[in-house]
Amino acid sequence: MAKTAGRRKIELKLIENERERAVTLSKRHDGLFKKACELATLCGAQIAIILFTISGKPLAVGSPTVANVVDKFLNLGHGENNVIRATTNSLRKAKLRELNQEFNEFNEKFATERKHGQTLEEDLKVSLGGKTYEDCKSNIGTDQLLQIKCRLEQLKRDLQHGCYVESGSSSFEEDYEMDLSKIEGPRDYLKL
Amino acid sequence: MAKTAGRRKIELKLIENERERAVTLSKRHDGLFKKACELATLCGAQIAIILFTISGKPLAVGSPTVANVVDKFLNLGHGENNVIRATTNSLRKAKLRELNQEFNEFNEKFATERKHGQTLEEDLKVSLGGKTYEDCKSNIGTDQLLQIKCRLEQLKRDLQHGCYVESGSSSFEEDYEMDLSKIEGPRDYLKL
DNA sequence: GAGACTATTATTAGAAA
DNA sequence: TTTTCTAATAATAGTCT
Repeated sequence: MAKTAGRRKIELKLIENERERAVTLSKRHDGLFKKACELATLCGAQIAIILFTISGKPLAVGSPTVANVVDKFLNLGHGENNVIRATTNSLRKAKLRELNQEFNEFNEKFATERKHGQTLEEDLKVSLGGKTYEDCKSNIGTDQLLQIKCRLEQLKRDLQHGCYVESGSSSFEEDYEMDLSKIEGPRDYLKL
Repeated sequence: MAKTAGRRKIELKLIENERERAVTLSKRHDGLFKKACELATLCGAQIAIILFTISGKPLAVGSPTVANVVDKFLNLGHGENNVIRATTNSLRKAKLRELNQEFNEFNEKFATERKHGQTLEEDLKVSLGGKTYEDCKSNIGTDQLLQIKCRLEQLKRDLQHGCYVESGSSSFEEDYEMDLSKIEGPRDYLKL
């Protein structure tokens, strides 16, 4: 065995040679994670490192756990201290899309039903001491709709104000517009 | 100025002295983040570090961004490659709790209303060609309830199967039990 | 809190196993 | 992929400002 080379200074740019790059990754990955653990121990800090190799392989370490730290991180940004701003776009967007769709479908069905009921009511002319039969039946539905409307509006505001979503370009507006306009207040004869 | 001391080896345990701990944190924080950036550059890796000091101050760095890497990380765990499993417990739990509460309230109201309606119906004995008035009114509500039930059950399954939640100890069961039992199928006379 | 100093320890590039 | 070796380089504990 010849004398080994010892360390050289290296340029700070992507290592082109795949083999060499993999070795460097392996070594530095170990070093980095070790340093992180030391830091956590010495300073009582909570820390998480998430790393994706160039080939997409995930490596992560966390103290106490990755999930714990990430979770804590994601709950930031509600107050003023927006040092950082977190996102979990995909999942939330999906959930929001669902909520939105469900809401719109519900609302549409409800409108149809209400119209239908109204027609029936006129045909029947059923009346109970000043209240129509509708009063007794539609009340809960309308109530509920309005409540959902409020919640969705709140959610929308939160999302727009960047509590959760970062990814600039308020594409939220376009992609997930809620049909809030479809909700009408109670009709007169329902007098909520 | 006297000769300076130079580096000593230190024990790997929490540094008790606050001042000293803060200095160590500052220095090592710099070093760690620098190493992370180097690794990202040299190896073409994506990396995020999230750090909370013992006093709760958040420090983070990410390449290309923290949000980007965290987001990618959170979308893991859907398939087989559960090298890691991500969580964003709090927010999802909160959302779930809301959903659950809303659902239960709605369900309870609905049950009450239905009972009320049934009483009224009996009193009025209104009938339209085999269908009761109830048929026309409660249908949408029941339909909707069952749909919501399915969605909640699905959501519950997803959460239990660890797509989103890690934090062992299926505490989910205890904390966020949904009152699915409260939902009854349609009554006979509603014949859905 | 952040810098400067510097002796010392830790990491690691390169080559090879 | 990981590990060994060695010499060169980088990080940093302790101290002072």
